Amino acid sequence: MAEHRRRDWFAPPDLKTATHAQREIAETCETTDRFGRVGRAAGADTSSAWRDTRGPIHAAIATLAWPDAVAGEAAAATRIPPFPYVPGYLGFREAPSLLAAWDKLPEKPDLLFVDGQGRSHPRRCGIATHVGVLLDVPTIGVAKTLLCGAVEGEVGPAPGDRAPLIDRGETVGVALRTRARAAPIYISTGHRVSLETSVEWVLKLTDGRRLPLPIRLAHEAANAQRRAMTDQMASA
DNA sequence: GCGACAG
DNA sequence: ATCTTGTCGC
Repeated sequence: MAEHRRRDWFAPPDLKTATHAQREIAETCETTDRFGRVGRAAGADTSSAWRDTRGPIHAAIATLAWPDAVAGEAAAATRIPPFPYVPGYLGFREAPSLLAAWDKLPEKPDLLFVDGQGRSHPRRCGIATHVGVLLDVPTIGVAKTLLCGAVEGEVGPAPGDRAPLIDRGETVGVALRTRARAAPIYISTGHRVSLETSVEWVLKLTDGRRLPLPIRLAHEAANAQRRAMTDQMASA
């Protein structure tokens, strides 16, 4: 159903129409569980040149067989973003690259971990929600820092400890301790996965590290893509 | 008006 | 978002 609107939501010409598109996407987003058995999870992340705000964006989606927890296929793609980085509009920068990588995957994941916010966004449309709705795929937002809102209370010191993330009176995410003595990460619903289920899945795939495995795999794959592209440039 | 601001 | 070496602690 997102198909005919995909064009409108993909790359708006300016931030004003982008803002309008985000409100529509946020309305379409589902915050309750709607997915089947997960035989394959995946992580999505991007990489770009240091301090280069308008250069190409290299994206990767790395899959992970589940419950085997063995790394599977990964796909990568590179695209030029429509506009420079502006906080709150990350989705429009990274979605083209991420969707291109998604299309290259021979077998699609059942659950996608996205590096960034989901509903914990000023207009409830972080990148995890954005790509989740565009693809109509279950997504979980995994952010390393906060974009909006505030943590209610303190996050305990033990892995699994958590505290709600509140923005304008609404619970939009969870601050989650995934590793002792490491800063918490911020989990939020992307699309078709409830907040509670999102936290469960993150903890399930976080083997003693701060970030869940799919995100780490995607990070590596995106970096590899960037290096491959820059090497290719040098030899031409 | 001012500050804050994912990746 | 990325760079780089060492250092500290489990």
